[in-house]
Amino acid sequence: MTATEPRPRRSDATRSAILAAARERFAADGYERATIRAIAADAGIDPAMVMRYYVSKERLFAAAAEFDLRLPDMTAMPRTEVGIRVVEHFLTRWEEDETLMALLRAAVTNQAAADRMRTLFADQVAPAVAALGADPAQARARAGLMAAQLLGMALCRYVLKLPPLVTMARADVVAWIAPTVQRYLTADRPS
Amino acid sequence: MTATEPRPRRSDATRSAILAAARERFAADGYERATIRAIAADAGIDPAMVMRYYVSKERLFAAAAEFDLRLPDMTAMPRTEVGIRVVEHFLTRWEEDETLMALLRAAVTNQAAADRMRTLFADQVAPAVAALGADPAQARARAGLMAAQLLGMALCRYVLKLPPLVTMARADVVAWIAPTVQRYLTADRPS
DNA sequence: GTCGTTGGCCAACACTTGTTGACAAGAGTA
DNA sequence: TACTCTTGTCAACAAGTGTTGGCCAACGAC
Repeated sequence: MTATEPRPRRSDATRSAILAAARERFAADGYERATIRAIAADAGIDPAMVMRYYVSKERLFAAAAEFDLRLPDMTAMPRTEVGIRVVEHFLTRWEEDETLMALLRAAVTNQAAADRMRTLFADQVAPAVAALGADPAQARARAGLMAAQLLGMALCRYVLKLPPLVTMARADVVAWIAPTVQRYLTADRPS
Repeated sequence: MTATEPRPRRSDATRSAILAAARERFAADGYERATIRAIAADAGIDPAMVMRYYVSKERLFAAAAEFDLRLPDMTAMPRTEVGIRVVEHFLTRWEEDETLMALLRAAVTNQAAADRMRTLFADQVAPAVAALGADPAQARARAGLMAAQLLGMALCRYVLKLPPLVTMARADVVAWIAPTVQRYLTADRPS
């Protein structure tokens, strides 16, 4: 039997308008500065509606921060290309979906958001790296190193907007970062 | 003639107690969640004193976020050791002084703090890297790449607390990260 | 039509925020 | 002593926050 699909409600449009506005605000302002009132205004409805549909700001964020990295299967590509492919994918995913930005901006000051980030790492990043077949104990470290490099780039380029990284062409970013990730994921020893 | 030293006031102890408490709170909570009242309570005085001595929350943060990275002279060390030395220095500086944590936590959601971060980069990091003598145009990019890697590590290890990076021994962190920084700073081409 | 259910808005609540002004105690000086 | 500047406290303001409950209109089944 198929899962019980709750039949579409008349308010679905409003619900998703709220969610979209919430993602936008959380991404632009972080958790505390993004107000329910501003989100409601963006969605063109009353603040009370946000509470009715999402109960609390906390749970609204939880709904808005749902995110799937959609990491490609790294075992199904030439082992020497893993670095490039992952960096390309990460940058694309970051730029096409503001959820990651919301998650990062919130995670820096909000416990629940930081938990989300750790969960995302544990559920999506770590397993994908582990599948590459390295010593399991080291695999987690490798995944962490990769996350540090990728999140650091995103932080400096998209959040802090450090001029040299904002200016840099995407191709150059990939050219510089990919070898690092490649090394973190596949090199036998640190150096 | 020497600079006009304002003679010590009786309230200097209070002033620096406020500043210390402010740094602590900004580091732990970020800009918006760190309240004047909490800072004053930590310093054991009345919130009004904070305003008297630092005028506004904005200017209190400006005072608390004053920071000198104290980057070593990279031209005065073996060129092959630049990576290790910079990473070691950065981690030490991060761990011994909570100002950097305050700066990062705040910069993610606060414009003025982000400006501070960019200024710190432009005034302290970029020149130090430029002194290494690479093509000036590329030097800025190299500095940016280094910042991305170092800040990314700090973000994941100290702010987001990703388990594998929290667990990892400091020596291992250095062993993995240093070659990356070394490459960003001294390699001719990306790979 | 009628009537219950749903979607929506409004006004208000309790609370926290940064910030201000009035005022009391203490030190230092005449 | 009296007088002034400093250091400090207290109470309050005005604005903004998440959140709540009541009320109205429109829809859909009967």
